[in-house]
Amino acid sequence: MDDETAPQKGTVTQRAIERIKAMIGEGRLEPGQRLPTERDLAAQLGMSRSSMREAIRALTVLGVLEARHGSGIYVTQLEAGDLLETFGVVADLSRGPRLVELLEVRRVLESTATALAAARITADQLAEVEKHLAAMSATDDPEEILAHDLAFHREIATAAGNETMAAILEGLSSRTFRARVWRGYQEEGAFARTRREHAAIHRALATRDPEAARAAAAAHVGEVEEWLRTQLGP
Amino acid sequence: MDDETAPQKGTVTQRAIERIKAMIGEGRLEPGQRLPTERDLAAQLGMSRSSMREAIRALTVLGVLEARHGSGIYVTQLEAGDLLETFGVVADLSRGPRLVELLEVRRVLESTATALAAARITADQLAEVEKHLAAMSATDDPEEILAHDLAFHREIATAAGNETMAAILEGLSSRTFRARVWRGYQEEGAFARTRREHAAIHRALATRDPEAARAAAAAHVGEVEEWLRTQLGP
DNA sequence: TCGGCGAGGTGGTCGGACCACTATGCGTCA
DNA sequence: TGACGCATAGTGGTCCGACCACCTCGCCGA
Repeated sequence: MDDETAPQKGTVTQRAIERIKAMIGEGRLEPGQRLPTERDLAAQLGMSRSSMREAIRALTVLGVLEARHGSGIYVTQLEAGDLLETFGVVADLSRGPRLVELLEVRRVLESTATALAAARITADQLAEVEKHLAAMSATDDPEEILAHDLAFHREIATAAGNETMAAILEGLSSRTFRARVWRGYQEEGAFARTRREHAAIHRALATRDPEAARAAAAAHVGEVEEWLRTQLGP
Repeated sequence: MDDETAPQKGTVTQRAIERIKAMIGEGRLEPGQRLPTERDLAAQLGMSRSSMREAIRALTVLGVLEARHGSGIYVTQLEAGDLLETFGVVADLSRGPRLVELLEVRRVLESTATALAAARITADQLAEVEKHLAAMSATDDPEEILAHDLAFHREIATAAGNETMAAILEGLSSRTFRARVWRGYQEEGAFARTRREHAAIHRALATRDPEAARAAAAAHVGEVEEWLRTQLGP
């Protein structure tokens, strides 16, 4: 029969998710725009409010929609940060060999981003990088060091001018991920080495040397990567 | 008061999501393991089944959980493919400048993956690559060409030995994404050029030349990237 | 004119009911 | 004795109706 009015593909909720995604993809829903109410949406697609709520919740965690209590449901700006926030979940839940793979991806992207940053970074951004570099050496509080370490790399990724790449790197360096690696890494006394590597990255940025920046960033991440690799295999 | 029995952070559903994620992160829930029923879970966390269902649905679309009708809820294998499936959503919903950024990310990762593949690819895998290369030139059906194009790159990404990287590339090359770019790209008559680029990639793989492979892959993606860039700017 | 307050509308939560599907075990049949 | 098939209990999927917490906006009064 091929009754197009009732595709009947999978669950009702899944269908709702696809429909809303399609509406956005086709441009019928613009970023920032407000959607009809849950009750109306459910009625339009011929389903219960419960099922529609599950669909909305799903798209909310994906960073596509945003629900404001008492106000309505809105399409996010669909920027890299919104959509790639879920990338952090991957890092949080990965273990063993997958962590090494993630670090390998990060090494590739981080070295490229750092190289791009060397060519494009502004004086203000460079000053910001220096600030975090100094702050990292000025304290012994691991919590604070980690915060400045993350900010150091985030500033560089931003300076590279590719928001999407920066968002992915942000996810790959999520708090839990870094903290977990740090805990064991510091015990090996490889603390001074990290400081030296950061200094090398900064030097390359200051001299606007993309190749040196790429090498320094790759070595920095690769250092952790290699250590983690030895911790797993015999 | 700081009553630790009622954190009251955000919505009930959001709390449930965090709790379940934490259980998996702490290893209290192993991959493949079956969870209690929705009704039991809701009772354990002191909430209604509706709210718990929304949390489960959210974790399902993230690729963390898998619900089997009539059987139960299970933790996925938490492999790269499971978790990074949502990456395709980003590509599907991105427009304008963000598409260029995504292609830039893909260029970086694809060139690295291709270089790695040149060093690690097996005879069987190389034969598979050749099969798709030949099939691509043997037909005029755009649909079929696209399918073999995707398979061509997927085979190479797999041969690189980094499942995580392969999964990300899979998401970046999702059907909709490629189809959208193709539509306009083909009109420019840049069809033979694509075939030549694919042949160059294959040649580099066959001769186990990582540097040539990296260059060929970067040029291949960069080609589309450049074209897309001109379509946007003035 | 401006401020505050109230009503209506919105998402958030809850409980219960029923349906669709799966899995298991028991009984039956060859 | 064995395997097959069916009944059944248990699971996720859907729907409904109600109520709550919160936001918005317009009305009313100072």
